[in-house]
Amino acid sequence: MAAMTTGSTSRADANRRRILDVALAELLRDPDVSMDQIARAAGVVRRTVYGHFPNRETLIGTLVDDAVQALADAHAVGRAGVQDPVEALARCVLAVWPIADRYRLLVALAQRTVTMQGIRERLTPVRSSSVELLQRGLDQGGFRSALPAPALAYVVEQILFGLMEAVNDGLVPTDEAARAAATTVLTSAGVPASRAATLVGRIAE
Amino acid sequence: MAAMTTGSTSRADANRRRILDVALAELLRDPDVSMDQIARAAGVVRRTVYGHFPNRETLIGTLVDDAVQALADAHAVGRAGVQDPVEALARCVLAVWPIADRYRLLVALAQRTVTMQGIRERLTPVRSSSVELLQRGLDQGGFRSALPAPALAYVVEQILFGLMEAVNDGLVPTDEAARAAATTVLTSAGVPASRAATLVGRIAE
DNA sequence: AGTGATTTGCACAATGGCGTGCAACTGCAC
DNA sequence: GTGCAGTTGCACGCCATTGTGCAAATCACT
Repeated sequence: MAAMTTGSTSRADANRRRILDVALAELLRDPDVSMDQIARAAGVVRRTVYGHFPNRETLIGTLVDDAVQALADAHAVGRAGVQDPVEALARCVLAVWPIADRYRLLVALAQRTVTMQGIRERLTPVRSSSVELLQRGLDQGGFRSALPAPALAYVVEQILFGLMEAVNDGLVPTDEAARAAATTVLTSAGVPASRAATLVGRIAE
Repeated sequence: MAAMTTGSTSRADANRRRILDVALAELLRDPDVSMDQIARAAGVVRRTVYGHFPNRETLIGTLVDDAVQALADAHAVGRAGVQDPVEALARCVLAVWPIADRYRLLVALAQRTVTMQGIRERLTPVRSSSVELLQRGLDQGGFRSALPAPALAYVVEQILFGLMEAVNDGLVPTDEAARAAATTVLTSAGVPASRAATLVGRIAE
């Protein structure tokens, strides 16, 4: 157990990765899962988890960091080189969807409090670029809403979360989810339903 | 402390009510607040809380029951005697908004798990009447969406939650929130932004 | 088979929350 | 002021969870 922190061996790496994966899934179900439950679910003993992560906070922190990173990347890729805000938003949603779906635990954790409020802070860069996108669209008439851009950004965020739940509950087929999400988000931002549908259909090859 | 369960005295009633109010607020901030924190916030000792509610579960259960009741009532009132699905949905949102905002803790709790999954069940009556409303609107063309009615209901729900957060964070003025919520929900359901705005403006006196 | 990294299986102290019991206290009403 | 509902303050016992220590077992690789 000496060089457990080194993590260069295949076994250790595999375990570390599995722990992270399982922890993600378990925390998704219940933000309060015990370290023991996580360990067992990963086919490992509690003590081993502590061999890879000094404490619960670090474990979750790693998860959150990974998630935010992936999310920010996808978001950036979606907007890259697209000037029309409407199309940019559509592309963003399509790009972000798979990652957001995977790291859905962010919601559950963000919805909680105090110590976890840091998550909201970490997400602000993503959110603020969303706001900028929406603002531009509202200014030049591509979007239309009763809400100011920042509030609209909240709504967009929540819509995605709502659709994740819907997918979870089998109300929307997985393979259509991303397109449906993009279309719904555009619609919520005041893009006529028919235009939203054709635009998204054209973008999603 | 003998007849503490009777609760006919003014003092006991006042305390019970204050405990419920404070518990709502505290649970809103953190679904995991301790009974002690709730008690202190209510200006009372922990032991006294147990005088009114046998255990934490009962306390929360009371809160949830009250919330669901109020929500269902408001929802029913909103739809009462309105045949046009679009207008009915708008009225529903306007009617439900204040109650939903007050009992926002439902979100946090519902988002959590296992023991609390009962909440989603208790909410199904409300949700299913929403679904029926949306379905009717989709059928007769008032609504338009890439989603089936049940999924759209999830989205509507989440939009409301998102707006509550936005209000919380000062992004939307409280007095405009209800109208903005109604307009946004209609827009998300594919009602043209201009029509949604005028309709809601006409309904909200 | 040997070596070093990794995992396991205990045992441990510490924390913190829950629910309860009981005696003393407070306030209001009569 | 006597009485009684309600409250307080402290006492428990109980349980789950966290993070650590250490020796033995296990694994991968040579």
